[in-house]
Amino acid sequence: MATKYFRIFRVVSSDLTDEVLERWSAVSPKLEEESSQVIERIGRIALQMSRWQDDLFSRYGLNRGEVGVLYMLRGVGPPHRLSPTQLSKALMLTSAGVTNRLDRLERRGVPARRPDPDDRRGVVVELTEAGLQLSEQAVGAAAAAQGSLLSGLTAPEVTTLGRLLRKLQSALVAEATAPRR
Amino acid sequence: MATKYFRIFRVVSSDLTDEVLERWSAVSPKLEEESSQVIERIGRIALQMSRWQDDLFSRYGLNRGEVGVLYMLRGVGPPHRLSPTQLSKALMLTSAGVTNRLDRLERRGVPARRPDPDDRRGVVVELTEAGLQLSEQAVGAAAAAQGSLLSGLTAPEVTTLGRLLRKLQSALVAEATAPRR
DNA sequence: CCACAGTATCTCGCTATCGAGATACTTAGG
DNA sequence: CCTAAGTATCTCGATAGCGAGATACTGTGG
Repeated sequence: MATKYFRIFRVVSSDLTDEVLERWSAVSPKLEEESSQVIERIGRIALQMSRWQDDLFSRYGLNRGEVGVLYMLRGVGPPHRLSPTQLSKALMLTSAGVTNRLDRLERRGVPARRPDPDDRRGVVVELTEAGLQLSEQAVGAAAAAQGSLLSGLTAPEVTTLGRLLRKLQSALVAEATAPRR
Repeated sequence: MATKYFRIFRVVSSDLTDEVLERWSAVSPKLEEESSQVIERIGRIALQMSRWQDDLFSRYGLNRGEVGVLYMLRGVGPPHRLSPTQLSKALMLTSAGVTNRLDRLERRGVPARRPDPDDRRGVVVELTEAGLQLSEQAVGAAAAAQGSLLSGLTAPEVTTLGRLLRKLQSALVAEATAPRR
């Protein structure tokens, strides 16, 4: 009960937030303030989306992380094989995280983890037929529902947003990579 | 060593990802595909940004969550007071999360948690003078550095991005709120 | 003025991730 | 071939968040 209260309001727009974000307008240079708002907002939107996704995927007995793995395996096309290292890069996850996700998925019998025939250190994760179907369902449901998530934007706006985000991401990569060792 | 390898590549752009994202182009309707890419990319960008922020804030002995609290307390202006409930709404966090963040901050002696004089169930979180200074430093450093994070975009692009994200967020709120009880 | 629904906060157990390091295998150089 | 550096994966301990529920107080309708 107390929890529901919090959950509801955690999701509902926080006037306070906007108020606080607005407040910087008075004291910061224009561009800097805009940058902060963009960064802050991306974080918030991602948080809401991730919760929305978890809600959606729980119907298939999965969570976002697990679907991420299935998404990649499905995406590379038949025979739907990837190594943990490739997954780690693609999902921006440490090796520990990948191991954990694979353990969870395997417990549900979805992808099979088998020794790599070409490298005895290695492992190959392969989607089974059943796994592929589950993956189709979950990813398909998400794709169908994602449109409505963005329904507040017009089609050209979605296109523009996609273009800007893509540009931002490549810049980010360079930025984030440079200072790292 | 093994870890560093993973860390580096976790951050570096995943060609694989783009490849997988691109691959949907062939099989999905245009708008749906774009929506998926937007959603996927927002998640990735948020992840990279949050790691970048944690790196930055660790210099002040803080993490992103803790700075979030300080940011809000600083933002409301003197006397820098908020209740845990207000923080929970503003930070999109459960009450458990707020309690935890406040515990951590208090261990560093930064904000003071005191009984609310007007409501004996309640608590008032107030930034001390020292806390305010710490907050200025951390938030200031972030603000200064954030500009460079977005330096891949031109000023008008940042403005457009901000506008679209804001619009997206308000739509998202409605979407996420409706199906929730 | 009393019972009871509502609200504010905290506690507890669980989960997903991280960083560090261990283990097993591969490969390049002498 | 042997050795040493490199790489692939897993294990372990720590952490930050969530959901559920406990506790304490408030406010309202009879």
